[in-house]
Amino acid sequence: MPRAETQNRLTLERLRGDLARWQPDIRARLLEFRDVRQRGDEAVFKELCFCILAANSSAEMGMKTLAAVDDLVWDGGLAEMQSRLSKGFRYWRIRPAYIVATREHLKAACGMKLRAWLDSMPAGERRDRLALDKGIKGIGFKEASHFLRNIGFEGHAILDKHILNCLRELGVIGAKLRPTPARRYKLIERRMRKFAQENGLDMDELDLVLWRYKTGKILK
DNA sequence: CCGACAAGGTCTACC
DNA sequence: TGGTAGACCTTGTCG
Repeated sequence: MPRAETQNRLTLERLRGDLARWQPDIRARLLEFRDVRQRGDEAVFKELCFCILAANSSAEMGMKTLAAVDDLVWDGGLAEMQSRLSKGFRYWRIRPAYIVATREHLKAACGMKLRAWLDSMPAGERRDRLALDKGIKGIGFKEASHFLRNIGFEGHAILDKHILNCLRELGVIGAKLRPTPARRYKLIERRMRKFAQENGLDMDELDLVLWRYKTGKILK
């Protein structure tokens, strides 16, 4: 998987080309994300659960794991979730506990009226509030951004390993800069946003292009 | 191919 | 108060 840097190094030029070529797909995907909210609070909560499960795993694993407990996250029991995940799933003990704790916290906080609750927050504070909320377990800055993007709130950077590597290749950040603690996450995010703005790119489209490199074998 | 071990995002505990 | 080590766990990488 280590690629030949000389041939496949990510450049701005290449990025522009790929973004232009894939823009229809990318925009369609972003529109799909917005649809999640129209499906209701339960759909939104499941998206949050997906992010709890995907942290430090992968989107693929997050989906697979959620599928196994999909009928339980909204009002099912912890023991049942753990039991199902105990064979073959990563973090089978702690992540279901996060889901249940978060669910109870959100019941108290907003009666699970998640959409209204999110809508009531100032757009500029929404991500940070979720990330810093101690009652929302398993969700830090990266997954808070991921969650919001997945339900159609745009403009946040989802700084995972792959995106960070792309940003390093592009020279947006140095090789050693890492997104923890929170202040460094926000620093990197500002750099990415600045990079996008200076080059006329949309943050969310940029994120999806970089993501597609990972899954779509363009950089090989 | 195998075994060792690091990676990865977040939490809690502790300095 | 802020920073960091260790835990969570399996997967991916490396020797």
